[in-house]
Amino acid sequence: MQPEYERPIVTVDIVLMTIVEGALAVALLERDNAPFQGVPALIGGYVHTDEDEDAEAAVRRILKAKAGLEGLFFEQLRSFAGRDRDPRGWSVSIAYFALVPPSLLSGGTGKTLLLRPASAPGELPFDHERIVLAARERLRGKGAYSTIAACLLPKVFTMSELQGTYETVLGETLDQSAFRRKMKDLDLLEEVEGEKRQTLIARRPTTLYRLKAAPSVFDRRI
Amino acid sequence: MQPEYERPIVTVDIVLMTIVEGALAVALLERDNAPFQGVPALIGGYVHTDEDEDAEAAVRRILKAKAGLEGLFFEQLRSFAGRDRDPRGWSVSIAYFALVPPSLLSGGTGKTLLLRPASAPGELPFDHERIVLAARERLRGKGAYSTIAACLLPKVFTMSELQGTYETVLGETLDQSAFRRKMKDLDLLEEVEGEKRQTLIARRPTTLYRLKAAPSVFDRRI
DNA sequence: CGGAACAATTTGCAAATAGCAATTTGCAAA
DNA sequence: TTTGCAAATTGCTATTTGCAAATTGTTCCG
Repeated sequence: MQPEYERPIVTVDIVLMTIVEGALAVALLERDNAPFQGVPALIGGYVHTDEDEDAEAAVRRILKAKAGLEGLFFEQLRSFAGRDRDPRGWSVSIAYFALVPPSLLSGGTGKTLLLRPASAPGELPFDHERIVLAARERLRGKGAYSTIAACLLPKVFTMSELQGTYETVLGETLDQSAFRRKMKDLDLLEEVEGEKRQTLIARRPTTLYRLKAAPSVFDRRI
Repeated sequence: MQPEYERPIVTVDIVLMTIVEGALAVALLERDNAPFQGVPALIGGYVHTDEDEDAEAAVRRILKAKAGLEGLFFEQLRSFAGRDRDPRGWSVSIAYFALVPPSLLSGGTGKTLLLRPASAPGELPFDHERIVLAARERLRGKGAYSTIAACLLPKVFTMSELQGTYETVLGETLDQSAFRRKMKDLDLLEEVEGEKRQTLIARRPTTLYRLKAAPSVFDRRI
């Protein structure tokens, strides 16, 4: 028989990212409780073993309850676990990162999320700065090989918007013709008929696109 | 004040992989305790909050104690967390994958590890089959963009051995000249002078290489 | 009604890569 | 010497990128 060890605290923390003024931003929330009560931190909370079927369920519950958001793209980042990351004791944070289009945040549904530049979120409690860093690296690394960047846009978007999103995710500018060629070759997008974007000034009308399928990875670089 | 929720069980599980007869193999160990006592399962165990500084420390302790192995390459895979994966209750498994060269296993240091084909490890307890699957995908995905494949070889190896390892990791054959060119371009290897490999039959002597640095990622495909 | 403005899209190559196949090289057994 | 064999290199073609210049589709202006 195993001796019993003290069970760690288990929380879920979400690096919710969006784009603000052409740059990645993280959403923070002031903490309701001690420790660090009132301090902006990642959106997160205890796993509720009685109501959460699994960690993803906890993420959905927390995003809904604390940020008023549903249906977002999210995926597990990794876990951060150790004795010293939380003053309450040995703890595990199962970290997720989630993406939300700015348009969804501007709608009044959300709570008062603080948006901070992802590259400089300020001083954060626990090891949240490290978690944000890991999320940025993940997004950057995955950006070039998947369509997750599109999760930062509304369902329908223009090719330029998509390219711009990839550029802010990757942190580098991309060649326009190469980008379009590749997108065409990969055959991940489909044109959306009908509704054209209203333009203030006269210019050639944009064709609108949407992802053919849920976010997916491919093996050549964008 | 938060209500207290029952704390989940937290374990660490390690998908220890090696190469056997040109194919990836997972190392399993018969479980010492209930549940599933005596059944082969991933190498793992409870996090010991009193002695483990963090999850990596638990991994090192467990690899040492249960498999007699030290100094291996390992990295976190992801966590598997939920109510139904373990009959003891809501649980979190922080899963790691580790690589070991076959040469280290043949040495008598290790305990009696069962080596099963990674692609068909047989029926495993808990959600260990899923964890193995995730590890295979991770290794495969990362194989083409990093030098981790070299962790399945001794410190010094030939170009052919390295290519062979990449091939079993990636599950595809690679062009020899392209492989060597790329390896040369990436400048990750350095030649090892002196000791040439003994050959049974006469053939051109191989130059031996070793990694210049710890396993690292690069951004173009092998 | 013929520009003018301007982003959206295409085209056209040159440069860099990747994929294949054939050739050359070094060593020791026969 | 000759021969066998894998190591290592070359050559060449087919793709993929990277850049820059050229078209297009619209509406506003004069």
